[in-house]
Amino acid sequence: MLTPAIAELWEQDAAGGSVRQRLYRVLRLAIIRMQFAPGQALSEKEISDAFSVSRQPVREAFIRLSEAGLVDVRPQRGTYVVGISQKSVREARFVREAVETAVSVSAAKQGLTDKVIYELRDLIERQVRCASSGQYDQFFILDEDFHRVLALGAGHETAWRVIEEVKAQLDRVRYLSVPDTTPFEKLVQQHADIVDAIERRNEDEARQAMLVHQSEILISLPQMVQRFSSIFEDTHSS
Amino acid sequence: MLTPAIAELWEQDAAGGSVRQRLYRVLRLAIIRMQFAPGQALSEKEISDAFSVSRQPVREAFIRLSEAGLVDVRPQRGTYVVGISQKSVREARFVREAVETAVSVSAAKQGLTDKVIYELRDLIERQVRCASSGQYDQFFILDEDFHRVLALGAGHETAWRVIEEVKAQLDRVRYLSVPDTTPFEKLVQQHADIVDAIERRNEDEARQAMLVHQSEILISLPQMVQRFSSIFEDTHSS
DNA sequence: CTAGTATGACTACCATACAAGTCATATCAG
DNA sequence: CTGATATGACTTGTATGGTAGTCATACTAG
Repeated sequence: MLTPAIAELWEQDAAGGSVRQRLYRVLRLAIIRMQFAPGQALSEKEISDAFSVSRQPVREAFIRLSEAGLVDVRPQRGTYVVGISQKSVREARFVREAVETAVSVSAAKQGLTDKVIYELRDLIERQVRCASSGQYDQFFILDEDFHRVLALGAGHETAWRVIEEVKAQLDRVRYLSVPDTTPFEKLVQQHADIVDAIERRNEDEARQAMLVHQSEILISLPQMVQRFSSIFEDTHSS
Repeated sequence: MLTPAIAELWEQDAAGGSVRQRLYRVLRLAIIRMQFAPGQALSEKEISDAFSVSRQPVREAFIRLSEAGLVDVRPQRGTYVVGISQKSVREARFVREAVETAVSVSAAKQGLTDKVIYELRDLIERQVRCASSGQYDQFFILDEDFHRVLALGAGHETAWRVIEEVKAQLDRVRYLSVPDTTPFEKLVQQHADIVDAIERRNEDEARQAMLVHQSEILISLPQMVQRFSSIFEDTHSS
């Protein structure tokens, strides 16, 4: 059950670090990009055979994935890709909003170096070009870059690690359907608003701008649930 | 290098779940309670011999600990307990403040069930008794219970998991010196203030009450750094 | 036909062996 | 005495065998 797309991920991966780390990166991406369906059973042996490695690093990658909330390891039963639910999406969004707004406020409070501001502006410019040419995958990468540069630029490495973890849950929904999500132009404008507020050192505006940005997914979520009711585990109004 | 205190942790552990999970719980507690000194070298073989288990579950527990930011696994070199620094404490506190205040606001916004409110009040009462009798260890447990019941009561399981992770970094500092931290009576009063604000459904007061509570460690931190300058990796004014 | 049971093909978990890299120390050449 | 080098005792990483548990299926007793 190894699609060519997944094999490609394995080949293209930089092979940095141990086999376990490489497996984790690849499997994580495969789950986020819906190459593995929610609820699908994985197996140490199956994966190890597919990638020609032993079961042990696969097992360790599974454990790491289970801690990231992407798979569910049931002893003596099997390992399953966790389902997507409105609850899980809302919970991940809740945590991300809390941390990202705090980062935004902190950045406005302490200020960012010219170098970081330049990087953020540059990323926004490239996002504009992506939006007009409709390069979805590239836009997602640049979006992640933006939030990472902002968090690390403000000196919040731990915060970024947390954001990265919960973000995986949200990205999975994003990959479900690009058209149903917010238009890229709107997202780019929100990025610009955030940087503007931070550069003006206005904490309240920085919080508000990030709050608006993080709330976008709440708007598109109901449509997604309707369109993909088969994917979402809880198809009922909350 | 296995102290009796650590062996006791191993014996007292409920032995629930796999060997790996049991090892993780015990080693995590041992690090938080400073049974393992910051910078100390651990070793898969040493631990496995000490607890009469094989290297594999120990190794997996190490990986989990490294993801929690408690140890640093350097391939082919060794595994070391990570040091304590002002930066790491401030970063962990930053994330915890962001998430806990969001939880507090959310609880005030949506309201809590009578059952949860009762549980919180009960925990506060027991904390009062602990404070007067000076039962340090028990107070720490009840404090963690309070924050867990609050987060889970508000339906934020993912948020609690994040809090639990970053809290470990902060607890390590707490265990350094109980007297230097905020008096228990003051902490209990802050807990009561939080519940009061939530029960009144006042979001702003709930945020403010949690903010004050989460800022306490910032007050005691400078004293801690002075008293334990040998423990902190960065002994210089920030 | 139904209920209970044995069977076999899975699963993750743990133990053990081997491989590969690091580093302190001892040894030896100059 | 000094410095380069080989050695051996470590370390974590990977591979593989065996154990115990789960579960669907087929079979058997009633």
